[in-house]
Amino acid sequence: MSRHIVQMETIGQIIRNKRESLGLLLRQVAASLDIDPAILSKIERNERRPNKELILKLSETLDIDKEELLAQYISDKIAYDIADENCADRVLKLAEKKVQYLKTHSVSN
Amino acid sequence: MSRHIVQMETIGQIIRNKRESLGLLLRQVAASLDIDPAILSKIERNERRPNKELILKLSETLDIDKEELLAQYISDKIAYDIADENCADRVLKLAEKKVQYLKTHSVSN
DNA sequence: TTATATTTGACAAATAGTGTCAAGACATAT
DNA sequence: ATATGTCTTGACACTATTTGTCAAATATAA
Repeated sequence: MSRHIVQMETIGQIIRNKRESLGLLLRQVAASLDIDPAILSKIERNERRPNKELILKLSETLDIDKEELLAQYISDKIAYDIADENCADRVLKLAEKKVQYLKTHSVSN
Repeated sequence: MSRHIVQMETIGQIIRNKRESLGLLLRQVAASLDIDPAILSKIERNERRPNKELILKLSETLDIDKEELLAQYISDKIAYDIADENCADRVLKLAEKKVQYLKTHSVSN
């Protein structure tokens, strides 16, 4: 079984690449997001994790597909949670089942 | 495609079932875990989430398979993270890739 | 140099997690 | 009824983590 991992683009890289391709400065994007440029700088270098609200704003400001960026964001968090576990596969299988369960048994309160 | 979801046992239920099947009181188990019985009560009713250290202690005290309980614990956290997302499947696929990536590119600092 | 952009670190503020405790609820026995 | 034992509930404090602010340091370009 051959494994092809070319490169794993981090969420910070995705954001920085898009910002630079649009020719925008940190302070310009930061102003649009209503945050300090220092925070955005750290996010782009993966020194700080963006929260969900920021992800949504970023997808709008930088015209990145919202679902794409959200998926990156959440999977990042998950990978971080289970990175040091030796039962990651099992955990993900279980999580899948639980998500299915929560979907079909969605509580509406 | 038929789907069979009998019942999804929560981590709290697992713990309470095991404790009761052993005929132990909250205060007995709590003493062994070195926590207040109130905390254990809340954990068993899924009102409070146990941390990893407690999971390990619980698996010993109640003789529950450590890997099993850990997997339940982490998958709970993950399911909670992505429960309200409509791209849960995509996220889990991505997370799987990232975990693989982190495993094969483990940083040692 | 000067000007602009980014990075870095120290710190404060806000939020979330955790532990402690006592009163309330509930069942059972006397 | 009271007494006893177990469990539950909520208020509160303490700690840790996350998030935000700011200014100094660094880098880059003209």
